[in-house]
Amino acid sequence: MDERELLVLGLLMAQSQHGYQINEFIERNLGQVSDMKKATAYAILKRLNQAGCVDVSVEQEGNRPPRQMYSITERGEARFQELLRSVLSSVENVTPSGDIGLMFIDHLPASEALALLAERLKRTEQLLAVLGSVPRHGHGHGVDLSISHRIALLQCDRDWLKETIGALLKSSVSERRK
Amino acid sequence: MDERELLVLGLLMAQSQHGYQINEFIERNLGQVSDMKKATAYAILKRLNQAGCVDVSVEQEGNRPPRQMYSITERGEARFQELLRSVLSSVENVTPSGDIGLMFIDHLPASEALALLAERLKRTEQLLAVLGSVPRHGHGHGVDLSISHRIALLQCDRDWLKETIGALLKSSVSERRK
DNA sequence: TATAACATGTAACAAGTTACATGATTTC
DNA sequence: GAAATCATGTAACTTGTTACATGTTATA
Repeated sequence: MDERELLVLGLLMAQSQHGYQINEFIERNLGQVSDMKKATAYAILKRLNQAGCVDVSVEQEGNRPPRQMYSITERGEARFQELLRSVLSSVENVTPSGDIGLMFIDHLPASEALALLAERLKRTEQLLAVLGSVPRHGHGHGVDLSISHRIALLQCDRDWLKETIGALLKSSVSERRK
Repeated sequence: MDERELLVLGLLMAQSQHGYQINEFIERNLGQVSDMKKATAYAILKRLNQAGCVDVSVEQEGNRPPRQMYSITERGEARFQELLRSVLSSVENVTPSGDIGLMFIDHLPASEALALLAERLKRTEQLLAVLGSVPRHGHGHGVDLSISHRIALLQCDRDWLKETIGALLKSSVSERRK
């Protein structure tokens, strides 16, 4: 929740925008970073406005649907700083949600467990390929940092999967020898 | 969502239990793996029962509050297998939520950014210490696998943070020299 | 005798998603 | 003239959390 608010505020820190622009940017450029949906963004803008963190002004060109321009206020900037500090220094302390399955892997025959982990490995490598080809800005700031972190984690996943598959393979072979 | 359901079904695969036992086990032994709350577990049990995935039978000893014993049904076992396969083979494709902050780190003075990342590093190392001392079963199965994955990811985080702090330090020094 | 542990659950709320509704303008 | 894009939003639903309500039994 904090992250979505931070994201909206962060985009408004760069420049005043209307809702459509913000959603557009998230969908087009931040698909790898956030999966926030339109309705959520609009709701957050409303909430932020009620809290005095953003100002709204209506603009209209000709007969087009009116655009609500959102600008961050001083209070909003303070909120942005606060969220940013908190998010940057904190660490999530629960297992990534996909990992519950690992606990129960023994309920499957070894061969199938191996096949599923292999599938996961394949998908991880595909994602890595996608992220590797995402355009970077090269100065190691902004979105780049976020992407580089994500890549590092996925590489770790890949290596861990390879190792785990290897270990499982060994133990299933020695099992069969008994 | 699927994960929570999988967790409950998985615990019932081991043995029939009543709700209190399940919650107890999650709180006591799986605190590092899941943060599911009591009300959620009870709600999931209800849902699973309505879907025909678990059977309920009421037991009463003396005057104590009655216990609802939950047992997994055949349909429930099928559901368990289905969820397990899907969860094991899939990969989340969005950045971990804490990472949005990285995108905006340039909005802070370099010195503060460094301090916040250092704090994050410290907390990561603390968590690693905790996880390292969690009791293991040693056979590389069950919860162990989940914990070992989590440890691998945290180690990756730690290394990435160290590297990133180093890089930021360098660039902030060269910045000052200009 | 107080309080911790046992045992179950509900009600109110918060956050987010899906799907829908509306209407103008541009492009094919 | 149909479809895509621009632009905004709401209503219903799902999931999950917090906080509360209830009552028993063992323990300090």
